[in-house]
Amino acid sequence: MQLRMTNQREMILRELKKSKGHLTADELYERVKKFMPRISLATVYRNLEILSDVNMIRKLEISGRQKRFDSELEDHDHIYCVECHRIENLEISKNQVELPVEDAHGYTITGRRLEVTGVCPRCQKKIAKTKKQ
Amino acid sequence: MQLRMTNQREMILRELKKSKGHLTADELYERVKKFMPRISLATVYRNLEILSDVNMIRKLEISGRQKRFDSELEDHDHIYCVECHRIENLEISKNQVELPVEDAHGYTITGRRLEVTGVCPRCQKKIAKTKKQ
DNA sequence: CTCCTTGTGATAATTGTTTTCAACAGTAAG
DNA sequence: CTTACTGTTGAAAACAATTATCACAAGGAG
Ligand SMILES: [Mn+2]
Ligand SMILES: [Mn+2]
Ligand SMILES: [Zn+2]
Ligand SMILES: [Zn+2]
Repeated sequence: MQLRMTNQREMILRELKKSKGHLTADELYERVKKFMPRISLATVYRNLEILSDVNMIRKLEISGRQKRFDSELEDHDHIYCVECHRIENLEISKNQVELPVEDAHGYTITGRRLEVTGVCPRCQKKIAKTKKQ
Repeated sequence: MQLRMTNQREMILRELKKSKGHLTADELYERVKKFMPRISLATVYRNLEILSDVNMIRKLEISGRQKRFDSELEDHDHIYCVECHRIENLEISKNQVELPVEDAHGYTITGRRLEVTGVCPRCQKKIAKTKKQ
C-alpha cells in the first residue's frame, strides 16, 4: 500500500505548492494542463484525494462550497470572505480555542474545524461605494 | 419586503420544528409530502433558503456534506460523527473560543463556524467489534 | 375589474464529484 | 523473455445536490 509518485501526481503536487494558495480541483486542472495537455479532470480529483489521504496536502472543505486544497501542512485555520469567497490563512493560537478534549456526548474527538467568515478589505470598499450612490 | 406565510412555507417550518433535529432538504421533503403530496423538492429548497435568510431557521453547512437545517435559533455549535455523520448540538461557552473580533487581514468579521468531529459512542462500539474479529 | 407581485410545481440545466472501464505501465516471478 | 499482478490513466458516463426556467395560479393595490 505504498504510494508511487507518478508524473501526474508529482505535477499536481508541484503546481499546488507553487501556487501557495487554496485552489479548487479545476483551478489546478487548468494549471497542470499547461504542462500536461492530455491530463483529465478526473485524474486531478483522484490524485488530490489520494494526496490528502496520505497527508501530503490538506483538503479544505469550506461549508457549502467547492473543495479547496492546501499544500501547507502546518495546523492553521482559515478566514473567508462571504462576498467574494476569497480564502486566507488565519493564525489562531491554540489557547484561543479550547475544546472539550473528549466526552462531548460520549464522542471521541478527532478534530475540529474553525471557519471565520468576514468581509475582506476589497469588498468593504466595494460595498461602501455602492451605498454612496 | 415582508414575508408571506404560505401554506407550504408554514408546513415546512412546522415539520422542521417538530423533528427537533438537523434535517436535509430531502428528508424534510419526504416528511412534508405526507401532508402535501403535490409539493416539489424545489419548493422545499426555495423555502428553506428564504426562511434562513430571514433568520426563522438556521442553515448548517457541515463541511463537504449536504446542507442541514435547524429550527433552534440559539447560538450553538455542532459535533458530528466522522463515521455515521450523525450531528448533535454542542454547547461551547463563548470564552472557550475567543477570536480576533476584527482586523484579521483587515477583514470585518461577521461570524464563525466551529465544527467538532469525532466518533460517536455507537460507532466506537461498532469499531471495537470489528477489530476483535 | 386590471395590473403587478409573489409563489407554485414540473422540468431542465448546471455544478462538482465519483465511478466505470479499457488500455497501459511498473514490478516481481518463474 | 513470458507471465501474472497491480496500480494508474484518460475518456466518458453516472451521480447527487442545487439552481434556473417557465407557465400558471393566487393575492392584493388601485
Ligand atoms: Mn491555508
Ligand atoms: Mn443544532
Ligand atoms: Zn471579499
Ligand atoms: Zn457514529
